Amino acid sequence: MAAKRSGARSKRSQRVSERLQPVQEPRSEPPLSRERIVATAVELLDDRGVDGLTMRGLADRLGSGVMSLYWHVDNKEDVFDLALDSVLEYRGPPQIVESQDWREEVVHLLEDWRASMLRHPWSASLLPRRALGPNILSRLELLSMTLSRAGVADADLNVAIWSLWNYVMGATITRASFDVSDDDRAAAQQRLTRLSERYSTIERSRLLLDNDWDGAFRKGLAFLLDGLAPR
Amino acid sequence: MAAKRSGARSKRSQRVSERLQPVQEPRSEPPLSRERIVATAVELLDDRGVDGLTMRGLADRLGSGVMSLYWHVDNKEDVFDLALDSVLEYRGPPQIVESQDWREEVVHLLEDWRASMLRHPWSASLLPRRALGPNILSRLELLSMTLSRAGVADADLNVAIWSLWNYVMGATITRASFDVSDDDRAAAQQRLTRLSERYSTIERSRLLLDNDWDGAFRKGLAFLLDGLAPR
DNA sequence: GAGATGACTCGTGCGATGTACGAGTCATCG
DNA sequence: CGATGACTCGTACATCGCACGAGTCATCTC
Repeated sequence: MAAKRSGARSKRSQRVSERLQPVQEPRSEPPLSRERIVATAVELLDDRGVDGLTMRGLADRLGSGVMSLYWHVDNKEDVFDLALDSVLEYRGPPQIVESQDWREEVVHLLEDWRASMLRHPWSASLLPRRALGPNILSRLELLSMTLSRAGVADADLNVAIWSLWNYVMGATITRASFDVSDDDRAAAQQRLTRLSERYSTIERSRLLLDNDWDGAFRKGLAFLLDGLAPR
Repeated sequence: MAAKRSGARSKRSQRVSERLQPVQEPRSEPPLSRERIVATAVELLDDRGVDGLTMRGLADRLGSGVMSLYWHVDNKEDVFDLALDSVLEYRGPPQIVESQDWREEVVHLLEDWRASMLRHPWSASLLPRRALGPNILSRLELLSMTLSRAGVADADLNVAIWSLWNYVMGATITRASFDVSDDDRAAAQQRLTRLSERYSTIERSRLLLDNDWDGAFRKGLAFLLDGLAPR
């Protein structure tokens, strides 16, 4: 019987190149592959959100049977893990100016991180409960190196990294979830107004209506960096 | 036919007090109520996590039929919303010393927030996608007032609040998810070691093994507060 | 060639889930 | 006494993840 790939992911042999030209029914879909599955899962997640991803729906969109997916993928959780990491690849800072000051590099890395997740809002709610894939680790490594080269003491390095991570995660997750429910936010602010004696301060500052997310993110990040490495 | 409560939650009439003593079968459970449902949902979430909460399981634990729940509650999402907010009530700072300096008040509020969520780890992964209940809003109001009284300019208030929110949410969510998967974390660090040429910096600082979550939270928060309101 | 191997696909079927529907119970009121 | 309305609950259904095992086909071994 088929030996079904074990926990350690063994890629299928790349005999694809040696395949004869697919004379049979050239209109049929290309063969399944982990990459194609992941890419399609990302599409589907973008279209329909976390709850919209079902193995049946994924198979439909791939033109395959449901159970074929399980050859390439362990289970549905695996699909989430792979989709998440695939969306978080980092291409590095713009190379126009090579060695800028470290603050700009950190800001770029983190703003890009946030942007990548907001491009796929499901990723924000997914990241917290999932494993750290290679792309995520690469980003952490790069961040770590930059901070270290910037002179952050080794003893403070972990605190600094986690602080930035926390800030970015919180900001992104919050933004992504509020973005989905713009109406809810207005409704919430209205509820506030109705109860204005209990929530007068946040009602007055229109906390829930403030729409300058990008600006707030940048400003808050600047504050945090000021605290981490006073200029 | 029963008029099933509409969107606006109409509480059941509190005719409970006028009930005759429940002579019939004193061993049966007390009657269903929204409060009892929510409390039991919290128990069940604590025991079995987010995926462990099912309407059937909830009904079982309450000794009721499944569909009876739907009289008191709109749907499963509603249960999550209510459980989440019920867990985030804030009792205020220790009143031993009434008017401390504002930093201490803020730190206490936020550390308590984090602690409340970590006591119920499911709440961390739930908060991002759910509505803001009254308890959550109260906390925001109090935070806002404290910062305002501390002299934070109105123009910076929203940024300050969201920065702190982001930090706390990120820290708590991260902590809660890593806590669940302590082994995974060790495994991840081992993977790092195996690939140490690619991830040398975070491997060296043992980023994924650092266990002083509380200390890191406090230190990072101090950094952020330094940035927000330099002393 | 013949047969074995193993990569890959897929149909069927099971158990679990959220909840719509409508029928049931019972205290209260006019 | 009959009506009302608050509340309970059994049945039923569509949908889900996935276990199982049978099927296809290219390649390898002798």
